[in-house]
Amino acid sequence: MREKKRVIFHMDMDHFYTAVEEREHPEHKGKPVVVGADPKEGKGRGVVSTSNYEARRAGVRSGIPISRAWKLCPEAVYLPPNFPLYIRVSNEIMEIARKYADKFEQWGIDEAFLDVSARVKDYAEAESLAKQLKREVKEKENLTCSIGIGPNKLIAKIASDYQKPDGLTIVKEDDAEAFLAPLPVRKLLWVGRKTEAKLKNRGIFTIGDLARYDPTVIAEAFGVMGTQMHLSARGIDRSEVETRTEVKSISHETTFEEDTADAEAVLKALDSLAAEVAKEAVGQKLFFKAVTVKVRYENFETHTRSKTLAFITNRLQDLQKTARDLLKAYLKNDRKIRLIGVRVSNFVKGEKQKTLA
DNA sequence: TCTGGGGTCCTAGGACCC
DNA sequence: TCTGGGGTCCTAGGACCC
Repeated sequence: MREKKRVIFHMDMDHFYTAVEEREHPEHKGKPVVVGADPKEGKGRGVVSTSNYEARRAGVRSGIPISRAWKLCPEAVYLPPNFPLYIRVSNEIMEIARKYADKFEQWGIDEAFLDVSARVKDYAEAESLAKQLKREVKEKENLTCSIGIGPNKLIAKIASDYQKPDGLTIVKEDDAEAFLAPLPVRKLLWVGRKTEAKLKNRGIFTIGDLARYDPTVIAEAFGVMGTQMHLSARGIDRSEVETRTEVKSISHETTFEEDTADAEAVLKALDSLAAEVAKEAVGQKLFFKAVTVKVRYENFETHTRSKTLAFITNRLQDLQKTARDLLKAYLKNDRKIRLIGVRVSNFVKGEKQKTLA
């Protein structure tokens, strides 16, 4: 039995945060723009969230330390992230894109997968549908996006990244393996820095190298992930475009301006993180059972401790007390702390609190 | 280079139950 | 006395995504 061939879009907004900032502040257009941590004349902590293409030309890319960005491009416009704005714009864009698909899956704040199989009869129709979507986003939001079209999510995602900004790349099923083969293995979804390094050790650099490698050896070395990885390298991905359902956890974390061993200050920060988390849980009518606290020491060593409560709750007092108890173990030594975080999970949705026996 | 903050999913050992 | 097998839940850590 043959399934109908699928046609999947991956839409990716171009340098989303800085693009939105340029739209709202046209005076920045044409200059390098960086959204991220406060650079503090090169002494700031934190990283670059997004940089526009002018800044990228100077070497300023997402994820690099903001202090390094400052050295590379001191003349850039540095802006703090305005998440409420980005979320509002994102919601509008997703609303537009959703109409084009039978199945829709938002991926992060500025990307989405669309299953348009039932709406197009061939790739030519798919291309004009994608152009229409790009045009509507440009007209209504004055923002550009790049779209990849392929027989599955994996190919579509890699295709959208192939030509940027304002790109449109089509990779048909028969061309998929040849399209992927020369690309670095890191382009595959789920192959990050660590996996890339392990693959390099085996002499695997490109997706083609991986596709030719003995799948049983890969499966043995990487487990379930390895099996999926080898299929990916051959352009095979059966995962469905599916609507993300309920949220599984809510968390907040913060990095101190300076590392500190001051227990009072750390507990105060913990309380206010807990307050933000509880407020969101209440806002979403979610009751949680598990609480996790995260600590990162000055040497970047990171630990988590969690506790599953005997009851469900979304009361601030319960969260603060549990978080404080969990954090205590980390305050006994005098080590300087860089970051703390609070997370709640194991949700039960409901209108009123239920106590489990 | 000196490394944010929001998430999801997987693994592995141990407790505990039948 | 020394010993199953299956299942679920909890905890901690880690990889990866944007």
